[in-house]
Amino acid sequence: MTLSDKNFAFVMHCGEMGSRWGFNRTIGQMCGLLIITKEPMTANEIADALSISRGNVSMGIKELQSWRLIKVHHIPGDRKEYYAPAGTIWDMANRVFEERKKREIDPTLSLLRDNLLEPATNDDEKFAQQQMHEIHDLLETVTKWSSELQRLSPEQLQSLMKLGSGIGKVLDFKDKILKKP
Amino acid sequence: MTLSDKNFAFVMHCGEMGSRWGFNRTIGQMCGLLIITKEPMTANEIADALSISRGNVSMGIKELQSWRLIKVHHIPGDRKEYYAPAGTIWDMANRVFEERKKREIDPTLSLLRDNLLEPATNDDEKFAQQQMHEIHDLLETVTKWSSELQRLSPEQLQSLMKLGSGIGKVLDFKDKILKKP
DNA sequence: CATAGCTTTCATTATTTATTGAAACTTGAG
DNA sequence: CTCAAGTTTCAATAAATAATGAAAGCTATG
Repeated sequence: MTLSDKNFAFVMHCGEMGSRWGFNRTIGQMCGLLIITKEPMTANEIADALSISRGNVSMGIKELQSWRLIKVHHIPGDRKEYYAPAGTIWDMANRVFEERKKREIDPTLSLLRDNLLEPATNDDEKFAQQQMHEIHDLLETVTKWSSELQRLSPEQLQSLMKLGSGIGKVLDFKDKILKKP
Repeated sequence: MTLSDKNFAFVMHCGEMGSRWGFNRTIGQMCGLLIITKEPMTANEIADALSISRGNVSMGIKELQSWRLIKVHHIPGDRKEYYAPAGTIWDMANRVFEERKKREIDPTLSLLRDNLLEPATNDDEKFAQQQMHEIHDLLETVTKWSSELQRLSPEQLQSLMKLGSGIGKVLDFKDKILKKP
């Protein structure tokens, strides 16, 4: 099966963006390819479509699974594994978001926590700790906020985002609202 | 000037995280170093503190300036340039966020827009376009939302984030609120 | 307008990251 | 148990990215 020009362009774009989204070129391409392909694909089909080695596909699959972005399908009487996206676009975006938080924020939060437990021993350390404290608080707020957002239903989340400029107005009323039982 | 062990550990951590945050090791270190150092630093001081070449520092400064994360200070009677963070921790986080949106989302949004203008010419393209449409809508919602958030004052934003689980309750009331004049 | 003091550039080199493909491994069917 | 169809691993290699440092470029001052 060979991709149309437009679809090929999309897949290549995903490749170019791959490293910015947190993986590498090949894995970006694989992800894009699986998203725009209706039927689940075998590893060999992926390798052919992208002109990359079978081994590389195997690595990529492992990585995409670690991000929980793809799932395996089986066809009765066929020993091959077929791969497909592990959910809706929305699900996938959430997974990427979550996974990146884990890689980009959590380790720093943990380092900062440890650092702030020990008392500063001189002025340089005192100033540094103030700064680290600010970073810590910021990251913690973001973390808490993002886990609140995850807790909302997709509908609530959509509704919140669609609020747009209404958000300011809503905020003005929050105190009143939160006092009600 | 030499860093204490704790401060050094923080700077090295910033280096390790650098590439996950969107730059590279050295630039991560430079950023961390400038944040925890009270006084603005010269390029040579930075090179010494991190044991890297003067040329590398120059590159890093250029890059950090393109992210608008640092600014230049001058001391009367001194021809050297002194560098310091270009704002509060909060400001810097915002800048990184904005810049990353520009690099990670905007190009894809643009590609998708172009692609969706042309009609699909067969079933594969039709399916692909449905998927791209979903991605497009998701990215557009996120983009609009993030620009709304940027429009809020830091205080409002803090207050929104601190809402935490209250957000669900507030959402339930939004329809009532938005009807009021 | 010459130069000292500083910054930037960029070709070269070093380091890191990704890819290949052959060999090893796994597994279901006969 | 054996084989064939498939998958994974990993040492070797290729490609991409980052760092160095010498040379070129600026610019404030005498």
